[in-house]
Amino acid sequence: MFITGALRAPRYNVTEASDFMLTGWRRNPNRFQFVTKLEGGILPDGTNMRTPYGLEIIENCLSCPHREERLFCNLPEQTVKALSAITSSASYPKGATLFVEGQPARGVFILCSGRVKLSTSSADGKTLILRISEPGEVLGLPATVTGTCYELTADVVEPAQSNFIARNDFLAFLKDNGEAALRVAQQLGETYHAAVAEMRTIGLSHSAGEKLARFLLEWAANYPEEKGQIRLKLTLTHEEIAQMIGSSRETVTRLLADFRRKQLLQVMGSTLIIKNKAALQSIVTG
Amino acid sequence: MFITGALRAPRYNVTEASDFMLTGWRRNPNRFQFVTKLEGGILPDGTNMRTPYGLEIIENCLSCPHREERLFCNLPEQTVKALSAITSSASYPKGATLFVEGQPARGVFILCSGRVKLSTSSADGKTLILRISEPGEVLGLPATVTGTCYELTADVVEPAQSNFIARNDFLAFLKDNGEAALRVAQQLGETYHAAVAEMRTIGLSHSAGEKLARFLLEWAANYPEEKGQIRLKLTLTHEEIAQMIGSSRETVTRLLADFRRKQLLQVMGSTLIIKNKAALQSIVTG
DNA sequence: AAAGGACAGTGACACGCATCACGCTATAAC
DNA sequence: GTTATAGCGTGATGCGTGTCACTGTCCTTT
Repeated sequence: MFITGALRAPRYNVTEASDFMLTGWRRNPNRFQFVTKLEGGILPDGTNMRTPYGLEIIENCLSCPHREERLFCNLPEQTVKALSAITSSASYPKGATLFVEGQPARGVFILCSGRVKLSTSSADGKTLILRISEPGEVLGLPATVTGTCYELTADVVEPAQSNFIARNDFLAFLKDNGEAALRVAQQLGETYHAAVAEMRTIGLSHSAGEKLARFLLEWAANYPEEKGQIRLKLTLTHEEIAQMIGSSRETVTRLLADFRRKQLLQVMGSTLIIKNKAALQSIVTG
Repeated sequence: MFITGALRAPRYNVTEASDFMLTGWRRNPNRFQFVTKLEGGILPDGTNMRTPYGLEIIENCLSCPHREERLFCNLPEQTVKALSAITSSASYPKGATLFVEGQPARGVFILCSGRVKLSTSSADGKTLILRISEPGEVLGLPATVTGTCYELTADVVEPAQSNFIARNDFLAFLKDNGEAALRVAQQLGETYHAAVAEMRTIGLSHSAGEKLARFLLEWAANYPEEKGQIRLKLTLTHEEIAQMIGSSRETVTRLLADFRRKQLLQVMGSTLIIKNKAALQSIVTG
């Protein structure tokens, strides 16, 4: 679908103005227009969203129910307090854009809830999805730390709540908190790890079937296995799956049908059951 | 060439023994054999190399002529001294392996001179090169920081000198030196950036020609442009280029010949001249 | 109720390029 | 000298899959 890519501001359309840190280009609806003050992210209709929306609202990091499970949130109380002082929270509906590829990094977004799609796209509208981010992750970290442009575009795919920290505040905070800096490094390491994993699925496969199998197995790695079967949620369209494995929508449709026919898996709406993990694995090893 | 992949220990061949931090598998010459104490890296003939070899020898980080230009080396004198206390230096000839994909991370390698190839490979021997590392870079950083396994294999392609720092020492050092921790984060950010760039060349291209053009342009970005021409050194075999862009050796040969025929570039041994950058760019934008 | 859009399913086709199979030239090994 | 080995150059072939084109099904909008 050509739309996805065309709607996104390509890298070279971003201006280099010096006071650009809080501004950016977006398309609305047929032409690019300039938008200022979008540090809180922009909604599909172009307005600036700051009021709660969606589901679970987290009022305070200190009392956040997920604080302990999350790499960057599980820090000493004092550190979290220092962090709170420089964060601003906001909620985003499905379709909102946190930041756009090629835009100078203004800061990081700590994802409290919801899910965000990270992608990059080429001039002709082809899109490559690198990753679907889960709560607890810090988005825009590499670009913010190195002081370059965001290398990816972040779109909300499930209503999300997120804390924003401006670049300068964030860097100053890191300098004072060695512990947090280490966590940042860990986050970056994991992000890199995930990127390499995707490179493998895309770059080392001989066929689209192999790519899809690799993708499904990696996705399934986050779900428990019970008697050879894995039940997993896959709220992605065939188009999006195609964009993750560098293939086409039709091929994904055909391959999934093929896998179903061969009893490798079973689809029920957005839940998917892997019935023969071994067979999938034998596809990737060849 | 099948050899490259077959000679490398695949991920699943690495044991999970608890005292494995300083050991690993390697193949010599036709079967895998167990090697202990390879913290200094292993040579092609299987011996443990620690004596100087190759060219430029850097005796001391403090007096290193490159200290200032390099992200991780350009630190306050005191910090560099602290770093020196926990590093051990070693030199490696072409063909040496610093670490192998799937091996639990034992520490980081700070590359002082030489060049190192970072790659991953699949079970059937197909290889994907992610990056050729330049002096000043820190290798094995993501895995060391997150405490996981090296996700790539590091092979010396140009005689190299490198400082090794064991994981525990390194982490302790980072905790005490917030400045250095930030540098580490920056390094990671840049590495990630490079990975995303390669993902783009591999994942967003429609044809092999587009991939090759993308690759050449990105490689050329490090060289100066003079009146439309860019002179660059490309000490990679066609095979290796193919492994970088996820293509086959023959295709690279054919495409390069094609580009030459179309006057886009000119090859003289290992130096390559881009004669028509615009045309190359028009290939990638379509 | 009608219209529109997003998404999945399927057939037909063409073409790119991976693969196999050679030959050819260098440099290294002995 | 001869023999190996690494790398490049090219032809022939066939499979995979991207692309186009169309249908059918939901679901939302008005």
